[in-house]
Amino acid sequence: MILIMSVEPIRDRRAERRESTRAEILDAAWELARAQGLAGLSLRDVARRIGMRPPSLYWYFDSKHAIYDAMFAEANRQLLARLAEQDWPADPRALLRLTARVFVGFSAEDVERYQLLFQRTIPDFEPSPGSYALAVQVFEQMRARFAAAGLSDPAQFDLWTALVAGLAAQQTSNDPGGDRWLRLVDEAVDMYADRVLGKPAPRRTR
Amino acid sequence: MILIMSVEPIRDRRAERRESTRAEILDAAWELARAQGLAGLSLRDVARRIGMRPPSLYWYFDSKHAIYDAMFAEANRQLLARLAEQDWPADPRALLRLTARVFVGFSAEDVERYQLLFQRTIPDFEPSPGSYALAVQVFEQMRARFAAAGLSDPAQFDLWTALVAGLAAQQTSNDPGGDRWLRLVDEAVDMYADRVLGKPAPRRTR
DNA sequence: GTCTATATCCAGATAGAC
DNA sequence: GTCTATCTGGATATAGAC
Repeated sequence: MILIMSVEPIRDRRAERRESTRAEILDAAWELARAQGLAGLSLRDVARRIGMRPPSLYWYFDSKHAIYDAMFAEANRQLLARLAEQDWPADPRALLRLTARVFVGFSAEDVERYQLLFQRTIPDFEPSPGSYALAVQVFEQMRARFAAAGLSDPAQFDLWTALVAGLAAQQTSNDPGGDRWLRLVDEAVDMYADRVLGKPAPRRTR
Repeated sequence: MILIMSVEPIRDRRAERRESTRAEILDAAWELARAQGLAGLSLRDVARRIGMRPPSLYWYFDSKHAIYDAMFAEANRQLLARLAEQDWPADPRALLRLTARVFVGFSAEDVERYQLLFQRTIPDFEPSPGSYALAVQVFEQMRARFAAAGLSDPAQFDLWTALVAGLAAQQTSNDPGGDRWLRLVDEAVDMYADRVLGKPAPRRTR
């Protein structure tokens, strides 16, 4: 006699399919946001792009804001991944340089992602606690790394965020696709490092 | 016999009234933009606030974009006025300090005005040539003053705009109404000045 | 100048059949 | 899961009376 020990399959194919469709919806949303602006996103267009009717989206997301929220979370995860794949140096000045390059580069890569992450441009949208926690994670990670490098003064950190935010903002809004401010990242970092770390001793040739 | 020499009155009362109503509309638009965001502005609400019906606005402005355009022009004129009323010092470092204070202060005063001037947040809105010319005027005025102070390297100027833009952006979006980044303006200026002007000689007591 | 009435279109969201 | 049909409400803009 055969005993049916367990009816539960190992993989939940239904959940997998659902996740994959959710991902498809988000991809379509990103493409449309890039084409017509974040705020110009409409469920009609998202649905059409993936061959669905608008109401069907509601089986995957509770509302339009829920889609924005998922995009916000995704963008933060991408940034966390980008940070994780770096080989972080211990030297403070090198740390600053890499940090600035990563942030400004990440921002310049995708203007809409940058806007969603760092600017408050969508009326009435606020990230859910779960998504916001990811943003906090980015911030805290950076602050911890700074502290480990001896940079723990909050005002110094604020000055740093202003500098990096300014480079990113100018690059994305005044020269999208170009490198007019990207080119200035290293100089900006030196300027900042000279102030908060002190000027480096002139390099000796041995 | 009395000769009627001229029928034209000196003042054009009709045009004056029209101008004053236009100003009333713009004031209402600003108030609403501050209350519900620039992009959330609606003609319904503007009309209601001044006791009109929406279609009546079209006697004063051709379209909603025309209202945004007038707001954009007005904001630029306010900034030009602010710049004009300053007592500009010849000393480069003092010039930088005053410039940064004026720009960051002006931005922090009114977040929506700042967004309209410096960020591209309204879908499909582009200023008319006439309004844009005012923005160019601001930019050129600053550049000329910088050049007069011996700062004419374009890359240096770009670094400057990034620094000021970053302070304004962080202040308006992360601490609206506060002074967390406003407080850092002078230090940021010193940092920049030390780099592009060279460190000042230590002050001697006479 | 300001109104009423209306055109046109779009949005997000829900009910309920299949 | 996806659909059709529909609700509800919003928007900008125009026509034409007064």
